[in-house]
Amino acid sequence: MRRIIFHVDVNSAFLSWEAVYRLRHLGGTLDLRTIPSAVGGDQEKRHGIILAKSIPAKKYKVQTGEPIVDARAKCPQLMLVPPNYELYQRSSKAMIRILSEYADQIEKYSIDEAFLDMTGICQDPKETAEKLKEQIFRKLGFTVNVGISSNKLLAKMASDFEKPDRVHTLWPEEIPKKMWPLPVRDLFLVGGRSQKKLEALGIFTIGQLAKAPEPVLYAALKSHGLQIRKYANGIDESEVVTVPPPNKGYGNSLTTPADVTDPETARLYLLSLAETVSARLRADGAMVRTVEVSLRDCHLKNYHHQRQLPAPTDLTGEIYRTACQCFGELWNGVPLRHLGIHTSGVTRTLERQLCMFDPVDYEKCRRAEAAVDLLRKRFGQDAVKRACFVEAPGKKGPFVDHMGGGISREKRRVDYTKERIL
DNA sequence: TCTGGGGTCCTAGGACCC
DNA sequence: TCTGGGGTCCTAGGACCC
Repeated sequence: MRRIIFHVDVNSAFLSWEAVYRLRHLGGTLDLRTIPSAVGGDQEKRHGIILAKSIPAKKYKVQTGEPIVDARAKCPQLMLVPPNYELYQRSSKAMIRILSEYADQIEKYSIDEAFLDMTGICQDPKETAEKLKEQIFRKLGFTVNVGISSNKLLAKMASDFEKPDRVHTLWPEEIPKKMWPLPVRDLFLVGGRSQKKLEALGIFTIGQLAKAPEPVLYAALKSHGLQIRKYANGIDESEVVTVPPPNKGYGNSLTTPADVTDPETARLYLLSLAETVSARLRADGAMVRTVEVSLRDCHLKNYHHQRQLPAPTDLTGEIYRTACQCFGELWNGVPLRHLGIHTSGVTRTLERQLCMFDPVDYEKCRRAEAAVDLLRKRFGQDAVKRACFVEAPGKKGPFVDHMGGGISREKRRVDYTKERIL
């Protein structure tokens, strides 16, 4: 039996959500979607890239991910608004709730995309998709595209056709007419690098890729070449996965407001990142065996270095110390603009093998960190801070947020009645 | 005061083992 | 004195996604 898969994609998600919020909750009259506008990071914090743009801004060739200065050069009247990730999470959840009325099998693919397996529960897919799309607009105020096909790949390709507020089908028999004429870059998993390699082979359209000899693609792109050739032929057997697979790694990173030139400040940032990463590990009941430090220097060159632990851990201290070792072996002294800690080699057995090299009483540390986690859960993230992060009068900077990385948290007001020093 | 932050998967070379 | 052939693990780097 032919499956029926929907892919639902919010049009200019972050920007649409901002637009709706301003109209419905702030009483604004200007609809950001109707003018050249974008959601962008804070340039002063060196987060100055475009996160989402309106359709009018797109006409000026403003691109997601590009520096705000470049976008402004193309479109001087571009209206910029700062991101509000909590709003996006709420908007996303509200949409998923509506989607749940249409299907049991829902895969939340990202904050603004979802797959629905409609097989056997929908007589007229186009009509159902129209109804779903209208319901989202009526209740939530933003538009979506819905792609319909018999597998996830084709449904996703279909939702990318003409925007906004449209339903498209891309059934297998429609592939030659609707998909093959498109530039090869439009195919899922064909990025800039693959595009270049393919064009060097004389492959410019998805149709040409579909018919290219496999050995030629393998020679140029290895297994990835065979994968995208399958996609070009509309082949994808993957299921709609309702339960998200467990993380294979946990990482956090941040761009610093100013270049870091001394190891003490760098280590303060590493400690704040170790706090964030290890808190996430403990919250998920995960332990890791590999710790990696990544750096981006002021010339935008990236480096990383990793190290194995003798036993899996979820302790802030162990992750921090390992990160410091990596950092010491990696950093060449060039000023840094970005630091990250990434962990992998995840195990989810909560029992830890006692290790003869354990530098500290593991169980004692565990209990201390569990207590801190509990306090932070109950009284807020800032209820407990290490002394080195506390901004005391007369203390010299730089002041580093004690939980580093993640999507930018609202800068909280410091409430000293709740502060505790660890 | 130009370029975020969170992920996944693949490849290749070297070390090491039998 | 021509130096196999599997296998796994570790590390660095690359590519792609939202």
